[in-house]
Amino acid sequence: MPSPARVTDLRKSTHAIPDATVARLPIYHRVLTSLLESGVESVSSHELAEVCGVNSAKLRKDLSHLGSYGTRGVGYRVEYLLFQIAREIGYAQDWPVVIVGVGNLGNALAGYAGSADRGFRIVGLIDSDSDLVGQTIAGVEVRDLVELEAVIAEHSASIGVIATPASAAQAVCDRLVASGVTSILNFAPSVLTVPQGVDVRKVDLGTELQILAFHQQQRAEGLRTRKTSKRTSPSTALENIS
Amino acid sequence: MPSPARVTDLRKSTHAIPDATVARLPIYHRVLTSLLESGVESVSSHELAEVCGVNSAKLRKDLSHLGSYGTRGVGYRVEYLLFQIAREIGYAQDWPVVIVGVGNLGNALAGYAGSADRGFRIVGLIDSDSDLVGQTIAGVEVRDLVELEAVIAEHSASIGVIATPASAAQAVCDRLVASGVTSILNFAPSVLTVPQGVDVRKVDLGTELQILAFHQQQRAEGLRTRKTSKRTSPSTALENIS
DNA sequence: GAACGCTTGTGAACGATCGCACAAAGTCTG
DNA sequence: CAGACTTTGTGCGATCGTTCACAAGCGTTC
Repeated sequence: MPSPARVTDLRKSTHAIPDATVARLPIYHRVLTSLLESGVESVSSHELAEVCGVNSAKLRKDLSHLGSYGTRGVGYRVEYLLFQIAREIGYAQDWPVVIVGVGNLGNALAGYAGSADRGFRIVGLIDSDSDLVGQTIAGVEVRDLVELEAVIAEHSASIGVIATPASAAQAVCDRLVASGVTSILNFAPSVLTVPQGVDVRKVDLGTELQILAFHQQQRAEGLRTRKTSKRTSPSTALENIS
Repeated sequence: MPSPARVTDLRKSTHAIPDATVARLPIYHRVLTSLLESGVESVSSHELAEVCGVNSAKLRKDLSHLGSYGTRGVGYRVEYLLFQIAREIGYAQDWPVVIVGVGNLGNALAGYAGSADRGFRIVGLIDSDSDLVGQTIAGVEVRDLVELEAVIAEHSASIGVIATPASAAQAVCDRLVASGVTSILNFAPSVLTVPQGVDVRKVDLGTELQILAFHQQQRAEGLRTRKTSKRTSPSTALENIS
């Protein structure tokens, strides 16, 4: 899993929010936003946990890392909790993001992060394809790969997204890092090597599919051996899923 | 993280491969494939771990779950190990996959899983946009949303990908499940509710970016407090990254 | 204002994962 | 063939994450 673990020991001494919790905060944020828009003013941990698809104890422990923002016997004020989570994850900070590689994937990303005001602003779309350079996508003009460093410097971008073919990923990564980018989201199916202090998260579509396929295969095997050998209550084969 | 934990207790009794290991097997597989193509015949756990970006002990423990396929004092035969991993994760099984939602993201996915023979075959592209229906993408004709059930039945697809807007995700999910799909990869930013026995993995681009932004913010705060208060050796601020 | 019901916040048990360190088991050399 | 060297496979402790279960605290009711 792409978890860079601690980023600084310094942070641990002050905040110390577990990585697993950080990974869930955006979900809570989205669900709470939706609740707020629906006019809901207060939620219990059970209700919120239900909608977020997590255990209520886990939810409470997650929130407790931010502070005591709930009221015993009542629940959480939606608006207040939303504000606290937003503050914690740096929402509405308008992080400048540079996307390298404007294929289908880069396009999808540009549309996603560019449209909704999710706290990000696409300040650069970079591609090496001369047919793409000059086009405007999601309100941003695509610039040539040679301008990568200039674009980053111009907007002081510290977050970069790599949506190039795997063959170009490491080279692009190196240039991003050299230009001062310290957080990278990598969609290319390749392992990136970065110096200490740079945070890389990997999203690999192929890997995700293969993990699903693995489980699927396990299930099939389980059913087969179940059928030919043991023979227990047939309905229990798929029941212990948690 | 989207980990559905155990799928069946049955599997645990026979194989028992930890989820964390399963998530890394596709990476090993890809790297080994690349090594094989480069003509490398043998690797040590240290070399392979280096390229895969993991600890060598972790790599060895992962592989030991599959069996004892290495040779002490020598390392692993690339071709043999590759074969064993492929067998374990169901590579070259040609899993039929249905993709719902043919926007930029669905397009990217279709191209990705459709082109390279990664063990998957796109058997259905589904969208509700009448402008898209009838077009051919990655060699597959886009069909209307109403034909979803028919397409799944036709190819006995058990893996479905949701690349629709969040508003449509749950409805599509329900129809997939009702049609017999038991593994779902969800790209929509919404929490899906599924019955027991169905495996859902979530990939959320927004969440990934927000996790990066969080770390970025932590780093900034760390540096700031470091500057104004404590004042230790300035170069150590970003060093403990692991 | 006391008693009751509800929900948070958290200590503690549990479970999974990680990484070290080393014995076991192989190759290679002389 | 013995001894040196290399690398795997794994037992074990440390760490991280999850879940249970309950005391503490808040509102409400009588």
